[in-house]
Amino acid sequence: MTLASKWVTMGDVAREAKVSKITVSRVLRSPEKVRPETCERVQAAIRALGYVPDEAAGALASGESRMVAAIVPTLEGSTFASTVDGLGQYLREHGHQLLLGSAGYSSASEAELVSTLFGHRPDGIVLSNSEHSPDAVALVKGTGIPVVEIWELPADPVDMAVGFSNLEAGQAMMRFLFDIGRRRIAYIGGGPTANLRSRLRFDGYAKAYRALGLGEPPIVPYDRTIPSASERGALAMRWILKNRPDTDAVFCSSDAVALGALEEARRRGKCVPKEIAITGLGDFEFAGDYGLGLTTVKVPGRRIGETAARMLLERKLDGEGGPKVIDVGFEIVRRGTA
Amino acid sequence: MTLASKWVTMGDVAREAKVSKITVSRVLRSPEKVRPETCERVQAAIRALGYVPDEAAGALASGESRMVAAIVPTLEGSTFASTVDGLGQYLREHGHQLLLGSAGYSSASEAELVSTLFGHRPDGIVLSNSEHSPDAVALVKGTGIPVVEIWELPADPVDMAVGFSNLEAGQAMMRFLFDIGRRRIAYIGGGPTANLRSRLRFDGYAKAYRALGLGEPPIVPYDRTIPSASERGALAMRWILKNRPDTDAVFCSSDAVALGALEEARRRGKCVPKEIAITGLGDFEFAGDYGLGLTTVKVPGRRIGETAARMLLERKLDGEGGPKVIDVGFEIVRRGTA
DNA sequence: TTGAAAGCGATACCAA
DNA sequence: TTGGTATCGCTTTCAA
Repeated sequence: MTLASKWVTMGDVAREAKVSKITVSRVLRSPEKVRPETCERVQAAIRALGYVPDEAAGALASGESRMVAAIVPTLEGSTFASTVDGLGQYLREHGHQLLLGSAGYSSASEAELVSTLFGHRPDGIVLSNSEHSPDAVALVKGTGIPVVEIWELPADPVDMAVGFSNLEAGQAMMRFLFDIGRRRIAYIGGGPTANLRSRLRFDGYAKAYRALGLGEPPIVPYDRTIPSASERGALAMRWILKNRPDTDAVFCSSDAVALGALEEARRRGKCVPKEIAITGLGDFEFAGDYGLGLTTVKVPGRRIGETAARMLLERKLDGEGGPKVIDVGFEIVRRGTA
Repeated sequence: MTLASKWVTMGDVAREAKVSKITVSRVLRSPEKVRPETCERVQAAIRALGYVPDEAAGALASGESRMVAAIVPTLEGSTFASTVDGLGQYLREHGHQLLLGSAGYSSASEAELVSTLFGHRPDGIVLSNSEHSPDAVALVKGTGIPVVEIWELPADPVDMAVGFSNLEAGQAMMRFLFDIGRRRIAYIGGGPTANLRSRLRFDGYAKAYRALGLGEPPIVPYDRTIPSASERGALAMRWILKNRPDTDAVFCSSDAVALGALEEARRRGKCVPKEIAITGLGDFEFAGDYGLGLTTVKVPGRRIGETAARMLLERKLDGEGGPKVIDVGFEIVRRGTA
């Protein structure tokens, strides 16, 4: 109450413009229903008073919060940064706001976050983790809020999804390395305990590995408790150089991991790609020709965010419109490291 | 209204627990005022019904939105990612949510964003740009919402601030390069047209350059319209190698820029740091010993976010408590590139 | 310790 | 084209 007095309300604007509150509301939401002159008078009053509508009140009355909630594991490591940027920008351009929660990689705290965010009755929710606790799924389904899962195409989506097949991406990169003549190919990036996306990439790699008649893929120790991705990559590369010195290619689960692996290989005097090829996934900003020149799986991160936002808002309008699952695909970009 | 029916309300819980709405409210906000048995009965009802309080209604009634709005230029490029992560985490742990807006580097759209965000009546606002349009400042001051400016210590803060002196950081790195024996030192990273932080780093560099009796610092062309920081760094390095071949050290405005410069130097056969030293700013994840091994100005990005959140929430409680400006400092970390 | 009633600031519905 | 009134779900204030 103490603060409220500082804010101009719709009633103040109405008085100033000598109309009723509802007319002010119409000027804001459906100006075509108001006579132009009235409209202008109201707008003048709005400007004069510096009126900013109270979204909470609007949400309560209309049942629409004009907010979309997004849950990402973390913003660090640049995997989701561009996706969140794209998401936020699209939403804003379409009159919505982004409520952001970072969850860490545990699905327990995702459930908690979902519940907290639901307090704001978002018009949609974006989930970056494809594994959800039963609680979270039940909660989401019970409310009927549109959901988009991103960065993977779940076999059994909660609702909608936009992303690509991490499994196929893993396979594709494995085949690429095979096709350029590599045979002793290792994968760096979290084994069975990693997050689903990373696991799927490994599964794809392993599947192709076997399909190509190379036998069983090697398992490279990978310490997920180390916070820095590049450090994890470097340590894994060190292990490879020591224990599998004849390895001629390394596929890393992300460009950040690949950076660490690449630098470690260089420090150890290895010639990349001649002696050992190194590839990543993501096509982060630093991977380009002017940066690392990294051969990688390019993923349209920003587009995933924009598309997720669009799907949510379209669903809100159309009711059920739009395809449920959108595959944005991926592309192997060959640069200097493989 | 259509959606509303799907949600359990406080009234539903009250009926289930055979108490009044207000008692349910008290169980949620001040349980100590409710008899333990009643409390448990209500909590059981809450669980049974899966009740999630409507924040919009609460905000409307109490005047507190329990949201903090943050405006950052962009999440890409890893400069602000850890700050936003820290901000969001701290807020969530203290019962608040993060409303995120990315603004791009123009201050016109910052004003617009501020106004939109204000619709949600945030309990606090975090501004990452230290230059604001008069409109934005007036709006912010008029509402009395606590503000924290981050990543720089403004001479004339709007309200509170947490960051470090970009000018001193620039000076410190220039002196460091001088102290290790370099004399032909260039700066890469946006001239007078860049954002304030970047400009201040340059100013610090230039100031120290002159103070050390080196004359006028060279101006390296830098194309800010190129979206990729590492590409900008690489192109600037290329220019230096061609036009100022005797340069023996380069200070880059961020680690992302430094990465591009470093890779370009390597591609051109330069030995780093023997022939040319390269340094950055930020101490991004990939800059560490297991990554680039970059000598850089380490800045506590995550801590800036956490501190900003803390200042805002403390102000909310204490009224005016806490210092207005917090200098988190910086530190030059010497690694392999200088 | 608990409850009844009165808002908070907007929108929806129905009239004029 | 415009306005009155009820209402959204919660908290505040005041009583019991």
